[in-house]
Amino acid sequence: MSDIAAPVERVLDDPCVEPCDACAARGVSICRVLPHRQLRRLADCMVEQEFAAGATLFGDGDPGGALFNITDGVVKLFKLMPDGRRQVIGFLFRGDFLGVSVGDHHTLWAEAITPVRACRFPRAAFYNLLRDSPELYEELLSRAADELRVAQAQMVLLGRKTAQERLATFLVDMADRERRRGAVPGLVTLPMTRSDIADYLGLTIETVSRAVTAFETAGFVRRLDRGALALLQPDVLARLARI
Amino acid sequence: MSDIAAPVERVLDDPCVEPCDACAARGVSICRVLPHRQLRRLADCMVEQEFAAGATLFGDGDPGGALFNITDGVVKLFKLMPDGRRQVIGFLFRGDFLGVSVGDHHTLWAEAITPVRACRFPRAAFYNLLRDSPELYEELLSRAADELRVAQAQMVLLGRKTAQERLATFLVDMADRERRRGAVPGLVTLPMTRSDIADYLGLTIETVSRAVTAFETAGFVRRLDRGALALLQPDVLARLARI
DNA sequence: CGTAAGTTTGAAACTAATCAACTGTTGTGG
DNA sequence: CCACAACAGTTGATTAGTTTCAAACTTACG
Repeated sequence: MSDIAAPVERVLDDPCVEPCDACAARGVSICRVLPHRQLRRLADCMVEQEFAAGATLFGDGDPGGALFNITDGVVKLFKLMPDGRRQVIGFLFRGDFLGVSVGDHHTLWAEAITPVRACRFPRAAFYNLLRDSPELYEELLSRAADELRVAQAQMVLLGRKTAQERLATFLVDMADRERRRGAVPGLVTLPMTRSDIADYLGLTIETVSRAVTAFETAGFVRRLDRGALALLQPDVLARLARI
Repeated sequence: MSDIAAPVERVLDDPCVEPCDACAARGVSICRVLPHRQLRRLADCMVEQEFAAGATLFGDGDPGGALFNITDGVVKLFKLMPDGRRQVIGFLFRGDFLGVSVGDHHTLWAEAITPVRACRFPRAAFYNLLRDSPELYEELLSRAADELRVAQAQMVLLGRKTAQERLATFLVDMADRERRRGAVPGLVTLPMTRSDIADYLGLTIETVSRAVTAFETAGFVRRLDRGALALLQPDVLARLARI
């Protein structure tokens, strides 16, 4: 341990902060707003957790005892109707916080699409910290507002857009989020299945597939391996998405 | 002034609180959590405002300078697509707060359906008060969480439910909210037009009308005057709504 | 009372869903 | 390493539910 370059007093004072320093999601997560001391408190009460692809983070009806910050991988949120119909509410990526809308009990399912790493916070401890940290409160409220605006846009999509407009919106949005996470522009990875996409867009897998084919035929996109897509005419897709 | 029954020192100390004391929405609004001193600060920076039916509270793109607390009447929130397609995001009643999702600019339209009374707060002043009032912050975050859960339920409706399930969900929900506001149970007033309902449910007015007729034929509802409906079999409607 | 707006009803058209078959991909065990 | 199974995705034909178009009807209001 003595040959580690880190300053000794730092190691002594807050050993628990160390994992956060190496965290790839640090700069885009809620914790970015926390001063040193508060970050340490947060790190003290959290557990780093890994989920295999397909694993459930929590289910509808589970006690809402845990909140998550996604540090790697992709999570889908969805609701199930009693007869099995499914609505995917959203996809979470590195830096996304899962817990703003959590009450006493969870009201939806959270499932890992890829292998996922996440920081898990007990709700009570998190809300205690919240009470002493106006920065975190502000960040959380701001994220809640963002989520609400996204939800409102999704209502327009689900209520009023055609199948092709829905897909275009989805692709442009995904490309945007990937770009912001530092990926190659114009490339969409699509780690989720067609079924997930369909349930997100309020369509069937067949309709999604046909819309992709239509876009490919029109020269708007090109299929790549592993389900990824190249957006050849992002401006056209963006126009389709908004109108 | 001397013949008013109110204690003199109260009149002297916080004259601005007086209007809130008479407010019908006091017990169900965000301000209910505020201690006396903070309520006075809020009242000091607010303006009571009235809107005629059809009037616009704010529009998409307007600077988000003002937040509202609805004290009477009904407001609809909606988004417009460039070609005129419309999605109604929600309806607001007495006690509902309009501003959680407001950023620098508004991203939707807010329009009075009936004559509306509202408290209007400048955003800056409101956020200043927020900084000193953890109770208000908590209330606001809690409302944001509620709104998000409602939005998620609406995504299920728009993405996966049939026309009749959508209408049933809407009617049950409206009846619930009216009941909570102290109205006659089993009665839905429906102050909004069929067009508003259709745009809220992602349907056309014709489909809404047909669904109402189907429910009437089945004996689930009865049409009353002024567009109001009696829910004759609320349990059946509730089952239709959830499934 | 007459007009305009809102609502209901009917018929035809259309989008997306369903049903079905086929193709491609991934992962596993012989 | 290949064969095979299981799963994911595409394509085609048909159907169903909702929209669109059109007209009649009702309600609210000056």
